[in-house]
Amino acid sequence: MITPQAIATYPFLGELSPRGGRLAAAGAELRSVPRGVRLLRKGDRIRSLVLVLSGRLRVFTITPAGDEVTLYQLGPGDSCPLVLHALLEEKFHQAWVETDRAAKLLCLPASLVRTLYEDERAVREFALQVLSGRIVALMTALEEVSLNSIEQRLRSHLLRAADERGEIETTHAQIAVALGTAREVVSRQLERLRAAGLIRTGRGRIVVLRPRALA
Amino acid sequence: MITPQAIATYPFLGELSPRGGRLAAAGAELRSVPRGVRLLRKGDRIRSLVLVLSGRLRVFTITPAGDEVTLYQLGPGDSCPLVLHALLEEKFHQAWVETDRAAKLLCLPASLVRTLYEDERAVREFALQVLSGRIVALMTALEEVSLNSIEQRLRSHLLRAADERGEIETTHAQIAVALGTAREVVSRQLERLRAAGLIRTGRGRIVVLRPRALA
DNA sequence: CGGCATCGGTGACTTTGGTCACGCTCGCAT
DNA sequence: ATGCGAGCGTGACCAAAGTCACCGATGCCG
Repeated sequence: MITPQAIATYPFLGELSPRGGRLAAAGAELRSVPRGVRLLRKGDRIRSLVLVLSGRLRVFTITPAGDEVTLYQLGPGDSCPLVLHALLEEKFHQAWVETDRAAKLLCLPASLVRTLYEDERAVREFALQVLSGRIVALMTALEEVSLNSIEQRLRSHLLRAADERGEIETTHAQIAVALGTAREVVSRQLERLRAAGLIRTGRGRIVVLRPRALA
Repeated sequence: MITPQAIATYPFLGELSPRGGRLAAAGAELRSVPRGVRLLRKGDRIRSLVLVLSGRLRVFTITPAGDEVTLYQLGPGDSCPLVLHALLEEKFHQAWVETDRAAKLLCLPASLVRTLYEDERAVREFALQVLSGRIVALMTALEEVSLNSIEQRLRSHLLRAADERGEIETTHAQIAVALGTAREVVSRQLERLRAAGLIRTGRGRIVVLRPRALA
C-alpha cells in the first residue's frame, strides 16, 4: 500500500505512470520496526529496497576485530545507496544496517524495483539522486573522521542524534561504538561538555542544551 | 574526437545512437596533462566531464587548516562521481582534483553530457555505475581511515601507488600529504618496511619488493 | 526488600603519532 | 669548487586517546 505519507516523503512514488503506480502499490509492504533491530548483514542478498518513512537507520561496517564504523544514517526521504547498488548490479550487500530508533519502513521487492527502474523515469531520477547525494555525505564523513578530534566528532554526533527537543536516548557505550572509540573516552568527553554547560546528562539520556554552541 | 582507445576504456561511448555518437565526437576534446596539475578546485563550476584514458587523478579535500584528505583515485575507466553529481544537479564541485601521474583525458562539455544523459540509455547506465561503484570505494576508504594504523594505511597506499614493476616515483612528503600525516612519520614507517625487506627506498623513489607480504 | 545487571565515573598507565629541531647528502647551477 | 635547495634520517618531546582495573550508583524484577 502506498500511503499519502509515503508519497509526501518520496515524491517519485507519485510520479509513476498509472501502470507503475499499480505495480508499486501491489508490491509495497509497510513495516514497523522497533529500535535496535538488525535489518541487514554484510553479505546478505538484497530482497527489497527499504524506504524510510519515519525513524532512523544506521549503516555501518564491522571489522574482523569487531570494531564498528558508522558510515551514515538514513532518515525519512533517504534511501540506502548500497542497497540500490546491490539491487541494480545484483551484488551482495556490503554493510550492516540497523534501526537507530523505532522506524516505519516501506519495502519494495527487488524484482519490482528493477522493473520500475527500467520503465520509469522517476525511479531512475530517484536512484541517481540517492547515489550522488550520498556520495557527498560519505565524503563529509571521511573528512570528519580523518581530521577531527574525538571531541569534535562527539559534538556532531550529539547534534545528529538529538530529536527536536534536543534529547537523546542512548548510553555512553552505544555512542562509543558508533564513533569507534572506548566508553571511557566518551564518558570523559561528555563530562567536559556537561561542565561547559552545553549538555545535561542522565542515565541513558543526554539533553543538548545549547546546540549552537555545540556546533 | 572519439578514438578506439577511448571506446575500449569507456564502452558506453560505443553504445551511443548514431546521433549521440556524432554529438559526442564533435564535442569531445582530448587533453594530455603532465603530473601534478590541479584540474579542479573546490567551488569550481563544472565545465566538462573528465574521462581518464591513461594516468591517474587524485581527488581530495583541503580543510581550513590546510590538511588534505585523499578521497579516492581515478584510473582509466573511472570517472569522477562528484563531477557527475555537480553536472547533473548543476551544483558546485566539492573537492580538488589533480593529476597524480601524467594523464590523457577525454573531456566532454557539460551541456553535451546533460543532453546525452537525457537521450542515451548507455550514458544513464554509465552514470549509475560510476556513482554506485564509487560509493563502495568511499566506504572502503572510510573504513580504512578510521580503523587502520598509519602503517597499514601506508602499506595500502604503496600498493595502490605502485606501477606494474612495483616502482613509485614520489617523495616522503607527498605521501605524508596524501595520508594526512607528517613527513617524519612516513619516513620512520618506510624505514621499518625497508628493514623488513618489503621495499627498497631511494631519493624520490620507492620500489615494492614483496607486494604480497606488504598486503 | 535484596540481588543483580547495567550504567557511569575515575585514576593510572601505555601507545601512537604529531611536532620540533637539527643535520646530512645528493644533485644541480653558477 | 661553492653554494643552495630538496629530500631524507633521527632523537627528544608532547598530546590525544585507547586500555586496564575498579568501584559506586541506578534501576529493575522476583
